[in-house]
Amino acid sequence: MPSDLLDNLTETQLEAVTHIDGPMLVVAGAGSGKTRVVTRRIAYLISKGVWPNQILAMTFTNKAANEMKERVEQLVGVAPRWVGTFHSACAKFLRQDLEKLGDGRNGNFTIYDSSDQQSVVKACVKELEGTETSGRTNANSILSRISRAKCALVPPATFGKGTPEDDRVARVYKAYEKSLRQMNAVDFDDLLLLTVKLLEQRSDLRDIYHSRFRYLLIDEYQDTNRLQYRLMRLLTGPKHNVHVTGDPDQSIYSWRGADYRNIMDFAKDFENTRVVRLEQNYRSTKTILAASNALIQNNTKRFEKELFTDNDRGVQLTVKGADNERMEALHVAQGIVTLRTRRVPLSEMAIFYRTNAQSRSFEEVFMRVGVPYQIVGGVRFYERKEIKDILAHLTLLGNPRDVVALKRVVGCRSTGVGDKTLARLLARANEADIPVFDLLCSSDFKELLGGRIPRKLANFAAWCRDLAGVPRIPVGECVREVLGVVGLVDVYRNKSDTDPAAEDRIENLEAFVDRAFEFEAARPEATLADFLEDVALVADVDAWDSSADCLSLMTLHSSKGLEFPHVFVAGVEEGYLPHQNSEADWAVEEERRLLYVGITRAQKSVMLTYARQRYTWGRLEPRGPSRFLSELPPETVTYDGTEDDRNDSEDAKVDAATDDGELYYDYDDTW
DNA sequence: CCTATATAGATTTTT
DNA sequence: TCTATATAGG
Repeated sequence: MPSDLLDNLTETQLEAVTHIDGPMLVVAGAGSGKTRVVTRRIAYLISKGVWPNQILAMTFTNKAANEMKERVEQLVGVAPRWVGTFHSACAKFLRQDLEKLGDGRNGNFTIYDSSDQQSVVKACVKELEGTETSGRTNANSILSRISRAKCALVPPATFGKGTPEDDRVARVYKAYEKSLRQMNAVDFDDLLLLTVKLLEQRSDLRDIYHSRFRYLLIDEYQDTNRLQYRLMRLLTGPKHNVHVTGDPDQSIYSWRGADYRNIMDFAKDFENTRVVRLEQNYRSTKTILAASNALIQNNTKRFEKELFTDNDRGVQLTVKGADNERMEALHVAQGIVTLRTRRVPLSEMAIFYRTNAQSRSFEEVFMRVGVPYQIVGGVRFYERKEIKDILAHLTLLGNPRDVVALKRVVGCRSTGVGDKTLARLLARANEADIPVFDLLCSSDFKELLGGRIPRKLANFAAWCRDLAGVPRIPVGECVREVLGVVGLVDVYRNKSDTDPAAEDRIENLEAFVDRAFEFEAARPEATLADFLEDVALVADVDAWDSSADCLSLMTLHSSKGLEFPHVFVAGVEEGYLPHQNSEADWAVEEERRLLYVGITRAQKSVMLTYARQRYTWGRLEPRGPSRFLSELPPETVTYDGTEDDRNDSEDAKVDAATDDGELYYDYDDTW
């Protein structure tokens, strides 16, 4: 055993690390060394002779999973294979075993993201009601109800009927499910749901999984929903070797069905649960901790606990009001400059906000000033139109039944094929029970389809045959080849006069090809399907580089599990925190937890900013400081210049110059 | 029957 | 500011 495995641990941490068999609950406050405990425990198990692949650790985000993997590898030199998100673990299970469920789907399934789901829902509504859905919100609201039902394990058959709207959702839900089965597609919820179904139906599989995964670990247990809870129960073998960690005060996903009662009830679920509470904070200053403790105590529904720390007192939190979002960004920029004069690297600073849209004003300022930054999340790379287009082609190669992908393939450039033709194709494919793309590629396409075939359709079918002829392996070559066959780059080049983003789109496509080659280099034996899964479930994390010397920007949700010496939380104002859609009491408590999460990310300093006015959709709206600010004890906070923002002048001038890698900024006297 | 253009309408958080 | 839908042209 590596000798340092048990070094520098407190007694409680040691207890959690060296626990081997039976259920364990670790209630881990923010900054209490939870990751350290979990990773050391995995390493400890391995050092005690547990085979790394017998450990299944599930997290919510890829960031958390990757960090866990890396740190275990540092400790024992092996990266356990089964450390990943709930979704990626289930995707791997289903690639292997989905066919055994016998619902018509198999391991080549496509994973649909929300826009794909929308497209399916719209098609279902049209089919059922003969009319288009009105706008995006309609499909969206139906989808969110379907998702809620799935996460609560409610099948279409028992979906609550009553109001006409309920009945309607129930009908769409049913059609939606059927449609996904037909297309050999699953949505995010299905990844978990179908795994649950599979394990419920097949005791033989359950036994196999139990013997394969002798130790189960679940991170951020307070964020599990019923579906994830059910999955946990099914994966837990008879020995109850399940180890969960979490913090009820950091539960911020109730909108996704998370129920922190899961963590409250864990010890009741499993007899003989050992409970360890980690309440010493190693991350933050006394002041930061005092502020966050006071804040979270305003929540009524909560497990009483109070974190303490031996760290220094540190400096007060700074609160700064700005006249608008532009000024807010400039204030933050100034805070960054001040830190830079103390030689603090940019990698030690982060800006958090409630909504992704808020990143814009910061980007504009940092771009102008020349501060390198990276944004975590936001418009995901693979959700961009051009990327979805190229992905659709690749998807179709792997899953010829994927109608959503075919629609994109048809629609992304002039093919001469439209809705009517597509409907005809689909009808025929269903009739003949052939995957629609196979029908198109078939050498006797004309005979199969029958009737008059427009020249354009014949051309398209011939083109499909070319596409299908592209070798699938190796992945990088395949992606480059497909891009060439599709000619998307030329499409955008021709569109450059109408689409101002055309150049970016071409760059993105090139970046996508690069990514495919990188993937191939990292996993030479991987298939196209593996690559697509990676893109659907894990691609974005790789974009965030914790070691890069640049500033990080992300939502408060994304910040969970991370830490930074210096944290800025922007938009601490009514309307954002709490968000205007979360004014209900219970919702406000979650918003408070969100700010709590943000503040407790910080090691040394925190700056909270808000705007008094803000442009929303081009309209100037009055805003005001968040109610949460008044909950911070006065002695922990300095109100910096909130009264005296002389004129907020659009002419605050910021210049940047580089010298020796250091940035210097000059401001005029408005500062 | 398909394609390009204009116009309204939309943003919470994530796998 | 950006995207999806309505509409008219080809």
